[in-house]
Amino acid sequence: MSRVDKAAIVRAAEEVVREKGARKLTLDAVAAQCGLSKGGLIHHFRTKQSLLKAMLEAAIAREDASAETFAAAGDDVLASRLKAIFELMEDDEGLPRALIAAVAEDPALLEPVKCNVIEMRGEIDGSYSDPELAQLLILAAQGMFLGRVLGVMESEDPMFSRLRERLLMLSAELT
Amino acid sequence: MSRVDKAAIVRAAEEVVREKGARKLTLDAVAAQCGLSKGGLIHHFRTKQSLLKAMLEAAIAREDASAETFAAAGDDVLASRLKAIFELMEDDEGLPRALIAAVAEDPALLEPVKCNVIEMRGEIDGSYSDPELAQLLILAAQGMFLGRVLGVMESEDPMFSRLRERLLMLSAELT
DNA sequence: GCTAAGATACCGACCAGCCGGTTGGTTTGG
DNA sequence: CCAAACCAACCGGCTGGTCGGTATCTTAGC
Repeated sequence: MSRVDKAAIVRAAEEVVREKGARKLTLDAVAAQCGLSKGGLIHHFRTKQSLLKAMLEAAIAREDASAETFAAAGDDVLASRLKAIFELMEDDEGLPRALIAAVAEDPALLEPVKCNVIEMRGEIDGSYSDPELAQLLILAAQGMFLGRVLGVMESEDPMFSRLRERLLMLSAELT
Repeated sequence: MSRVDKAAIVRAAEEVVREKGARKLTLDAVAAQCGLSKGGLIHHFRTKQSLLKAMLEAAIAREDASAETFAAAGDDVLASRLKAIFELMEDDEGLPRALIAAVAEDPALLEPVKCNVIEMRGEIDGSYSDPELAQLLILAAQGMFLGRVLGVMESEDPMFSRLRERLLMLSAELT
């Protein structure tokens, strides 16, 4: 069938963004990263936009799956969402990088991200007696995410884990 | 002396990013926006990077000045920082756009932003009995900022102002 | 089980447009 | 007259996407 599949290409693209930066996310670079010619790459993704879209969708899917896992293990909505965001920050592949690339390229690509955030917001809004505070906890986690993307926040920083624990504690009090 | 000054060029650049997106922030576009030839523009900013740097510095200066104003009016460190972030979100010129452009172009340009965030963190860390919670409030505000940049958060949204008020309330309890 | 035919995966040379930056000149203010 | 401000044509490299072709697989019919 195919020696490389779309998922492998998306991983290669993430790798390129991580190594060279969003501006260097070029079709040639991605092709080279996954041992393909540009023609071969274009065969799978007809335009660069479609590749970016796939990157974002893959990242979102990963985050959703992660939250799902925590939920299945007994965490409530808020806690599982928080943990999912933290997990996303730990392995610095995927969404952060894809996000940067997408924003740089074309804001319209953010639509799926936007949908995801709104969905999450709705999920939480109905489930807690103090939905505003719940939202703020999520926002704080996303703020940490931003810090991570900008390179301000190190996940090895002791402050990082302290804030993480604190957020989880606060979420537990909310139930 | 000069018919256009650097500040005017920076404003023009912000305008371009807002209208056309970060990827379209081109020297020609900026030049056209402020009624200058590319040569004339290059005369003021020898490279595109230096223009981006100026954009970021201008934005940071605006935010600092804003916080300063609130502090002078009697707000404590945390409250004035929070209010400054909110003010930054209201008029959607400047930092958000510059930030996007910079990240797209070259992560190294984020250094001043990074410094600013770290400085703010230090400022707050020493001033409150529960510094972690104070940090979380700042992070929540920054999370809202991220939402704004991604187009998820509308400043007209009633939820927005509710969260805003709530954050300020929480900060008041911290003193 | 073999083969012809069609589809799918892939290659690599090529192109056209864009964009940052250069250069050599002209205008303008002092 | 000088320096700073500005212009406009130009260049060279990069990059997204095209194109015509080859290799590898799938499938139908015998």
